[in-house]
Amino acid sequence: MRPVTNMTKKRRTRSRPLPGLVTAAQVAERAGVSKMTVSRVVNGSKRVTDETRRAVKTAIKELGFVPSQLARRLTGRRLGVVALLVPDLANPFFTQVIHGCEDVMRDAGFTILLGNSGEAPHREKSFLETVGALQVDGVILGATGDAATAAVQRLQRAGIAVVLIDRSVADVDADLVVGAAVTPAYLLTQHLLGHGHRRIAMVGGSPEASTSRDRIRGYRDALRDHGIEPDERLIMGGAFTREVGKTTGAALLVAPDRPTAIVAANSLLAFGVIDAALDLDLRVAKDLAVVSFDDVEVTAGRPFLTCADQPAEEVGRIAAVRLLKRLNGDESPAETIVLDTQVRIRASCGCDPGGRSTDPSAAFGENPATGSQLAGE
Amino acid sequence: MRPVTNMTKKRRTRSRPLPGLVTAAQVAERAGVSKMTVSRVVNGSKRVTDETRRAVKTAIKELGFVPSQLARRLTGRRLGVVALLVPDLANPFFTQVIHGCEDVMRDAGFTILLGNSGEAPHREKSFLETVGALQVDGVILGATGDAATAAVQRLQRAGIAVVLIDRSVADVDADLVVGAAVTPAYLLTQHLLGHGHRRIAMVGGSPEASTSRDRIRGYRDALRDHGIEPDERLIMGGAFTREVGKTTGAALLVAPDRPTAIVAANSLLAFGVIDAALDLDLRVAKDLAVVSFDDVEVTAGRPFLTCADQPAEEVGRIAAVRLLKRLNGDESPAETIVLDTQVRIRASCGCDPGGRSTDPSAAFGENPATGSQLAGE
DNA sequence: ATGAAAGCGCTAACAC
DNA sequence: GTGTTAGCGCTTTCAT
Repeated sequence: MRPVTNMTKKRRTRSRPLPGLVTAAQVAERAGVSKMTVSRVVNGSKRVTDETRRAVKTAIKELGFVPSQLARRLTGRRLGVVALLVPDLANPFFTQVIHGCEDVMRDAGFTILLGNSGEAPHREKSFLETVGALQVDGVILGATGDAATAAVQRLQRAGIAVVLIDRSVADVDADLVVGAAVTPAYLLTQHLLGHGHRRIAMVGGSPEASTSRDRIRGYRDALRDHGIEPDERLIMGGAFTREVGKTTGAALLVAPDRPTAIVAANSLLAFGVIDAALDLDLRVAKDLAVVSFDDVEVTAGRPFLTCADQPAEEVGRIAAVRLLKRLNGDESPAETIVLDTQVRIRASCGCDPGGRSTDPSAAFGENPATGSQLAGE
Repeated sequence: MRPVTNMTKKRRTRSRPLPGLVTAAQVAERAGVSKMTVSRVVNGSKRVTDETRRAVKTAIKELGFVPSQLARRLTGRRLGVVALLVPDLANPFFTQVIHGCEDVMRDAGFTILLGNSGEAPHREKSFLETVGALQVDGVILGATGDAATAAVQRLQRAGIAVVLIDRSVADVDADLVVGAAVTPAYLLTQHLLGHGHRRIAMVGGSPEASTSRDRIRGYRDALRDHGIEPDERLIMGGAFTREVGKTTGAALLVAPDRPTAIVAANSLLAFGVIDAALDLDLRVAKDLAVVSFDDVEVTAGRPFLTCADQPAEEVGRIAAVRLLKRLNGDESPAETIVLDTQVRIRASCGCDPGGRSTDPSAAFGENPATGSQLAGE
């Protein structure tokens, strides 16, 4: 190797280019123009001759050139990507939220990168850091709880717009889109009181989640307003999962003075509670009233669960619209948007509005013999 | 320590830096070192004094510096991100696959970016292009079908590793991880034949999907091997959704010579079929046998559906492991890995293994009166 | 209308 | 051990 003067422009490769990557320079060479012109064509600048434009476009097609969004973003442009982190992908509520977000974002030309924290704060933190380091344009966050504070603040400081959904985060100044929680919980509880129940338990979900706290508050308020002092032993916490619903449900139901009704903070918990009731040969609606948040069609058959139905897709849509506004420079103060939550009275609370549309058990061709045989075992 | 010439280094800002972004240069200045040293500390190089390292780390903490993965990737390093695209987030099978992937990828230090194509080829294409332009390190793809060919080939040409799950893609040379399809479908059908059924329909899902085609093949083979020529009118296609299950199920069941048993290509379709049966006052298991792919616990109560249970999480895990191997330079020929699929005989096929653990209807405290009243309406 | 140079934030290679 | 230089692929500014 001999020391040569800088005759040749390109001497050594300092950085490793990705093999096989087609760059604007290659397109430029092929089209006989400069990188700049390629950039102009890609970005639809007017200041290019039709002829040149055609030539460049041809070269782009032939080489299969896709502009590196990385490099693009590095120069201050948008990535065209927003991240959406939810605490539990297996929770149908969030699946619907995702749907709503996707609809809006897709129409706006953004790609959504989904993340699942699985209710684990450290995974949440890791995801938020990753998308921050990726410099996505914005983040929609269904937080695990207040543990997200630092990570969210860092994102905001880095100029990344954040919109919260479903749960608030302490000390974070950001838009928040949620379904109503306190009032529906109140109404649900009140409905059970109307049925004559006096020992009503609450399976409340994760105390970290603001939604959980709000729902428990509504439940408490309703009891107090009807002259019943909430019994703390009847208020259970835990993750928003079917398993937790089952274990806490079981714990409640084996007690000598077991509750005659249970309010579940979400549908997964409700199903777990029902699992537990079954194990104890309790009949839902008759021996144990169950009401819940979130309306989820998971049973084969007809809707059965009396519930507070949050407008999940709407939550996603509105959050997305909000984020788009922020991305377009809206600097108005952060708002909390509370969406109306519909209470749907069905059969699981002990009501029987009549008609066949209330009981999912009918789905399986239950006949009296089998029914009692199985239930009585 | 402050040469005057430095002052003039920065004259104009050509590109717009992201406001609020902390860069390595800032950290360097604060720690009184060069960018390079910061880079070394961040990447854990040995060639740094403990003292310097401490100083830099302090500065990083104080400023809240997070290295831009974008810029990093641009220099040829890894992004630490892989994309996972599934055709339907609402399908519990894929939720479980995601879980499996996440476990493995997280342990390997990668973040997963999820995408949902919703079975729409154009959304699939758009997502693959986006993650390609983002230059993620790898992609795990549950394709919508052969429409993905071009996009996948482009990714591979750009040096991005691709592993397919659940469905093959025409003309793509990549690892594929799937659950067995033909044999389980055969066994499921055979089981129904054993019950004496002769008119067995297939609600087969999307013909675009290789899994769908395989499952239909197993069904056909079983019929033929038992001397029954498949009746094409009994083989229905459509998306893998509950809605499609319901409409096609209804179409099949209103026919004068309706089938007495139905094989559903996945659990969503099975639930739709059950919905349809209910509408027609048919009792599942008794009036209509239903078997299905995928074992999903969505009913409140006990497992009821006779099904072919694919090891969903395992599919995700193995695909992830495979991808990691590729990322680490494994160039061995692409393989197709077929995982064993377990057939679980339960009650919906007409079997009653005995005990209460077979019928979910028991969950709702069915009593004879209510049961017949509702079912008879 | 098109191009050259500079710079985004980072790291590989090469000094010292 | 640490700093300097060049360059990743793109876009902005300024010149032609």
